[in-house]
Amino acid sequence: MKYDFSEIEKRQQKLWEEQKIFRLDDRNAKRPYYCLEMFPYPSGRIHMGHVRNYSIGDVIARYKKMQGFDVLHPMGWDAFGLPAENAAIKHGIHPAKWTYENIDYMRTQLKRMGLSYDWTREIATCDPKYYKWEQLFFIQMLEKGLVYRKKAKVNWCESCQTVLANEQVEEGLCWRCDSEVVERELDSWFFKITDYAEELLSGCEKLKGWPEKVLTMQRNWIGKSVGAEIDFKVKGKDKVIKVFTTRPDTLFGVTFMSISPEHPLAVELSRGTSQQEQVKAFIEKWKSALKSERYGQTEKEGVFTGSYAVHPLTGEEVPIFVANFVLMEYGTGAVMAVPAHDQRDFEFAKRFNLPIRIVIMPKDGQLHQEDMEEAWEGPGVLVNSAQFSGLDNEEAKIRIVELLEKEGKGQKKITYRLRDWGISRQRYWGAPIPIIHCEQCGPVPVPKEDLPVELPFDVEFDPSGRSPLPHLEAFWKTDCPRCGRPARRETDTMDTFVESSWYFARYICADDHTKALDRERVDRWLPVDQYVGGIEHAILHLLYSRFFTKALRDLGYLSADEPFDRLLTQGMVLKDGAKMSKSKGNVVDPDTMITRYGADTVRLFILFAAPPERDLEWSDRGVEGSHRFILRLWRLVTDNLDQLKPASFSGDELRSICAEQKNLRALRQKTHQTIKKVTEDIEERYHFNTAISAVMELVNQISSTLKDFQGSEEQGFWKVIREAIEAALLLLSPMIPHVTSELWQILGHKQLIAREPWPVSDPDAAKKEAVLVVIQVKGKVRGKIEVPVGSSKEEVLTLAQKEPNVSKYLEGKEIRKVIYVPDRLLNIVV
RNA sequence: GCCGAAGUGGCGGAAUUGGUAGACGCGCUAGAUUCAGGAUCUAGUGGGAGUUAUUCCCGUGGGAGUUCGAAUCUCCCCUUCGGCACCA
Repeated sequence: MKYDFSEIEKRQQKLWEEQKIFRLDDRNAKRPYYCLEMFPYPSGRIHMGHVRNYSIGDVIARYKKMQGFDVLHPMGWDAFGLPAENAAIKHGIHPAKWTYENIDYMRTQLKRMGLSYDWTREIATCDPKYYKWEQLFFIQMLEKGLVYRKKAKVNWCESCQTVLANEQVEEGLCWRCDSEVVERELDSWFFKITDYAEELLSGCEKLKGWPEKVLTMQRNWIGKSVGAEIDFKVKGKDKVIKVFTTRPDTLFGVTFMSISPEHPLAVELSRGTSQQEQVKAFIEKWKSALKSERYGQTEKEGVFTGSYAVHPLTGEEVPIFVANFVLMEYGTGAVMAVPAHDQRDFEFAKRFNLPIRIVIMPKDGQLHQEDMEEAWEGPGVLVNSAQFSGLDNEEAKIRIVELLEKEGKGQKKITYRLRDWGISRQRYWGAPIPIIHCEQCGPVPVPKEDLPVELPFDVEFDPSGRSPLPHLEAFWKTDCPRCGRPARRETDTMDTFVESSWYFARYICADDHTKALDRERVDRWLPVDQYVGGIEHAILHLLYSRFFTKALRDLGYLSADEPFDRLLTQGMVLKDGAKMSKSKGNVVDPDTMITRYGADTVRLFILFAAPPERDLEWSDRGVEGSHRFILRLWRLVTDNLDQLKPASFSGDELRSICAEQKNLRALRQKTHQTIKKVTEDIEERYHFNTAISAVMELVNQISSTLKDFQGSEEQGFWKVIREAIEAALLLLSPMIPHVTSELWQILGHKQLIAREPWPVSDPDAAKKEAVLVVIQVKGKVRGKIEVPVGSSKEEVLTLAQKEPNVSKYLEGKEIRKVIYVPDRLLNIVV
């Protein structure tokens, strides 16, 4: 019988569809398990990264189903975004047409892979039936104070003609097109993610099933700093400059102050002083520098403002500088400078010849102002700090802030690096922001009964990339819902990350178009038990989804605190050591591979070549190896079908057969050891590569046993073989579902293999009778002897001493110590 | 600079708790078989030495240490990758 994978895969997929085996009745689920992979952007074709992502998720989903869980395993499309619009401009295709055609094509591709999705739950985020709810959330979040509008400096990408979130700017460049990001003042809508900064941070502790790497990245991104805000008066002016510091213990070491070139007082402080022109010039120069040029520039530059700040405790006057390294976005845009204990201040002080005053003395060793080469940022005891001298610096932090609070000159303060999430995008292909701007009433939310605000279809695309919406009167011209006067509809659309921040909840009740989320249904399934996706979303998507889940919880839509209980971040698929990309010309097309070898082979290779979290090197030879293995499996069944078919078995039968025949006992032992090993590898570690190699070993042993018993017609023998083969098929069925399903039928089973329960290892059958114990002398291997399981130290030692190669090393020496690891190793120390 | 991960044959990788390093697969070598096949089967395959069926030495990026015993634990160093990057 020929292994015609193309026919087999088509036939099996048709069977699964006809029998609706992956359709889930979520309301009647007794053991819910939600397995989810990150949904794709419908770019046109799936790539190997998708194949890997969805193969991994499919193994988990199918495995859990066989374990008896009711598995929710949906798929959909992250369908808004720039490429659709670019295609429209370039090829004159409407973004909607482009997107839906891509979806149709990619759906076919995914179906060819034989993935166990419940396709009835499919969603596309560009569907008004989807984004309608998102617009509703926006309005409700606005009512709750979680959405606000402000004129803000935004990151603007000229090439993409849109605003980017902080998270989408990488080293001053656009994350998508790598072109220079410039600053612009724009009225924009923001989600108040900072309201959840503390919960997003502390929640990391509870995410036990997330990779530590991702949690670290999230923590760094949130960037919590505990410290104090301290008020410095400006000498001779009725002004106060607030600074933020994490080191209030160094307050007595302040010898100057630095403020950002963007600080509102920067120009004012120099007004009327001799420094006025210099300050102006400095700020101009700084502003004209490109954002990417500012990155990596560590040279400290600055200019004296001509003004002085008054130290809140000593009354000392210290000069105020405008300095290039002070960020306006963080803290207050002004810092108290303590050159002795902050490296940046130290460098600045050296450059401008400013005094360095030591106020923290390290426990061992002395610091001397004259010969310091770098700042001392470590702990120590306070010196030169009035009544606080002699205190440990951690203690001093508390005491000094207490005093400042008492005198009304400062207070404890916690600062986060996390910024609010700007979501306004000046693009067409996104969900419209449901707002109407009225000259009288200001921005007014679209009445809920008028939702969705649908994206108009008939638009002209501007080759520059500018959104057509502001020029489309039919879209923007409207009346104010509050006062009825003529008004203008908001023409910005939402960041596409908004759609992907809650899609996992929508799948659960995708059939219900009367409400956004059915709380009862959603609560049964969230959080997602297992989420699988690429590491590139470690910050953006995952942080936004966590925020959205908390916001939706607080709006009463659901109860979960976190969206994803366990997270598996798969590595990249590489070719020749580099990520596959068109420009490098090292792309391997999944379709080509599936046509050539079948979906099972491609799935098997990609699961076998590396553990999921590691990068995977694509190898054409490796694919052939995987194909050969499936062929071997195929022949193992089909070449022996006459004997295998009638060889139905029961556990009791097998036990009595194996009691008499040692070789068969060994095979059955291997069968049950393999079941145990594969179950553990999948359940505990998701190490499919070792799970597959374990089944390969089993298959190898089946083959060699067959050879040993060549031509045997004995019934008992074939029963043991059949048990082993069936175990191999069941264990492999989540990974190579088509061929195992076909072989299962060929063996005469009426029920589809996907409906079979996962095999259970019989501990008695798996138990070894004898083990190979390694004999070491002084830690060096000198022999191996076979002993019955559970042999005592003495028994093994007696046998070991009889081994010629062991006794050779013991001769004339005194045994000092014998270490015995039961059933593994005996080490004789002489 | 800081944080994190990793470094094992010609290659992908295994060794789950400190206990036979190199499972499984690729590749390679030799032989068999068929040459229509991306074939199949058998044996071998870390390096070195040897009295070549049973042996010894070396070997998990480098160096030290703990231990009867270290790829695994500790310290120092090197390399690669990823993240953050003047965060006060």
